[in-house]
Amino acid sequence: MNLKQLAHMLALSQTTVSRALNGYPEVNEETRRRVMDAAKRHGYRPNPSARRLATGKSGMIGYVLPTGAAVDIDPHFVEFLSGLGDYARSHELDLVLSPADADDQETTYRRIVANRQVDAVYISSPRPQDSRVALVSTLGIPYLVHGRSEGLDFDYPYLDIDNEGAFHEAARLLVQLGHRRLALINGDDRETFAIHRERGVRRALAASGLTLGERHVCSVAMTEENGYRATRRLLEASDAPTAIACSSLIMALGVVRAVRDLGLTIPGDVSLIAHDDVFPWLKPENFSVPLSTTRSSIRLAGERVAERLAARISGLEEGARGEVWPVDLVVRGSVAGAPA
Amino acid sequence: MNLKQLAHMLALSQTTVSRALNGYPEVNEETRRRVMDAAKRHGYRPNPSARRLATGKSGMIGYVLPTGAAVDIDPHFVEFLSGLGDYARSHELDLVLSPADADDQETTYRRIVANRQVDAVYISSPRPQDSRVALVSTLGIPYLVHGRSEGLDFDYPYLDIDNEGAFHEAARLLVQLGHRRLALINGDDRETFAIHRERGVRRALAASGLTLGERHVCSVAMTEENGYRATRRLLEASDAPTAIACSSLIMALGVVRAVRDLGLTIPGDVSLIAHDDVFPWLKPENFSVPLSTTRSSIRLAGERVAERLAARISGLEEGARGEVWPVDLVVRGSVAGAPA
DNA sequence: AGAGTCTTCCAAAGCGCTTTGGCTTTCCTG
DNA sequence: CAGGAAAGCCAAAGCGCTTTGGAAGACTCT
Repeated sequence: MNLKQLAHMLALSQTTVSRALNGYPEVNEETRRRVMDAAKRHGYRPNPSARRLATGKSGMIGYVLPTGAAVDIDPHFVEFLSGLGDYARSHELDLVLSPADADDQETTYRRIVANRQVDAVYISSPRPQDSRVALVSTLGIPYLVHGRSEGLDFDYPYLDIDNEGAFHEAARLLVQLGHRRLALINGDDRETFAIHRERGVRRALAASGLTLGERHVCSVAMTEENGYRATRRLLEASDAPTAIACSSLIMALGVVRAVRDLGLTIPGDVSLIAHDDVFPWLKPENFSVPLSTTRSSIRLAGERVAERLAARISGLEEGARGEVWPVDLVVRGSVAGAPA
Repeated sequence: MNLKQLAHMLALSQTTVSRALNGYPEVNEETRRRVMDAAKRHGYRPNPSARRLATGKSGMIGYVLPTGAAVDIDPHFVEFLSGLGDYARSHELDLVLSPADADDQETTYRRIVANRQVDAVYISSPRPQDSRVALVSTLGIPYLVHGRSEGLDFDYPYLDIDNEGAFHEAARLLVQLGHRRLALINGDDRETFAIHRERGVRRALAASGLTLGERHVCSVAMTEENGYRATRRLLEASDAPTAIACSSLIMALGVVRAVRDLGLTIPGDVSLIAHDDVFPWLKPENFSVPLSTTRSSIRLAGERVAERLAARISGLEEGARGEVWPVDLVVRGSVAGAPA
């Protein structure tokens, strides 16, 4: 059932039917009702390919997925996706993932916008002076950055959490508990979130005249194994920290294992706070010692990103609005006063 | 730069240019070279919307993503996606995720094939008599099932791992080590993979005249917390098992924690084998006691699914070919002889 | 009553590609 | 050299929608 047939059976022109369906004003309300009705009754659905060719709108939002044998997709992605999908579903939006060589995403971005394959894109895991956001902004397609870049000479729309504030609060608490030597087990420090977190820790320490030792901050891919290794290295050194801030729950698993392997305890010998993106399958309160966390639901972020993208597509949102969500500091058993 | 312009500047018809580009035979090789050359030089890329409208082919593969506030996307998905994306990239395929109400995916399937939005779809986490595979097969779009259904009155193409064999081997090993009371901590037993695994365990036990006690098999969402709870329940009972087979590494985390909480040890008091889908961020060899696993890379499966879908799209693969991958049993420190 | 203004609808021109059907031209074959 | 086949190219008709530029009729106003 296509427009032509529908129009014919209503004894109307395609023009009128199309306009009736798309809510244009120049059609009699009575006629519109008739059209709407017939459309519903016959299950008419405009062919998206045709509509896209005519309008250039696709009803999809795009994401360039960095791939490659050596590239691991962040497990957080799936939670983010849950939220995004949840919103997208209720608005009949689809998400298209365009796999790209991790080292050459530009080609893919150019392709998907040149081809008008998607109405909007979002960018995740941005870095300072991220070339993708510069690119996309010149390409002139609605977009949203999940996270923040830095050092760009223009403003851009984003949704981020207050990573600096979160880790500032975490570190401040640890300092107040008497800790003098903190360590930070961070994610890839080429990404802005990691930079912000480190900044937060440093600021908190500085406020008490402390510093984050060169060897007390490490930046690694967020795996259990790396959490373990980093912790071993930290705790086996002569100036071992008495408290650790950690950028992910998965790494925290490794931290806990390392601490145990060394015959130490949490929080007796070392306090631990980790960032929790809120996974359904791994909860900080269920760690052997309930884990203190900085908590922010990445799933909700996904929903919000979808919502704002939809708003931008329909022109309801414009300009370079930045949105920063506060992060909860949830204190559980894994922190205590510094050991004597 | 569109076809018309290109044709005009080559002083050829659109027909010929189109044919030259798409490798049709009825065009002079010399002409084809000229066309190809000009196309490359001017960076001509056919507009996919137009092509799609004309051919009905979209160059995308689809996946219906069950969503909802209560629905959690499986974290395995992201690894599968890595593989799929890796292959898709090298073949210029995009992946479109169509979010759907988890309880009504049919509508969405119908929509994406009626709209010709995708050239093929894959179905994951199939259940016995899965209505989705019946639906998709009648809809007449190329598809592939990742996993297997059961009790369908027709054949279908799939890629699965030998879940039954894997858990059969795992259980057989445990039995050989003297264990008489095994337990299985399984995933959702409405899904075929879980059924197969249970079947494998039962078959191994039966071969030695043993059975899997009613209370020794549990079927839960695969979270750390559920692994923990199940293990506590199992081990605190009077007929506590001396060996546990577990359907996921994430649940195994909970198993390990529960065992430890109870003051027991692995493998002294209880042996443990878990299934490992191979995550980059959580490795069985790094468990406090290195974990024995049945191992199969879900990432490779993703690649293969993409490969076969591409083959089916281009007509290179046909019919209901099933493909079952063997699963490695990797023995590490978490298994030992049954306690006296 | 005539001019101007809405209102409501329509025919037809795209959007950029593929593909059908046909038209020349060249090349054999007997 | 006539007749037929094959090669190489083209014009034009879709694919199914949106949108432009009217046009016809109804209504208001002077």
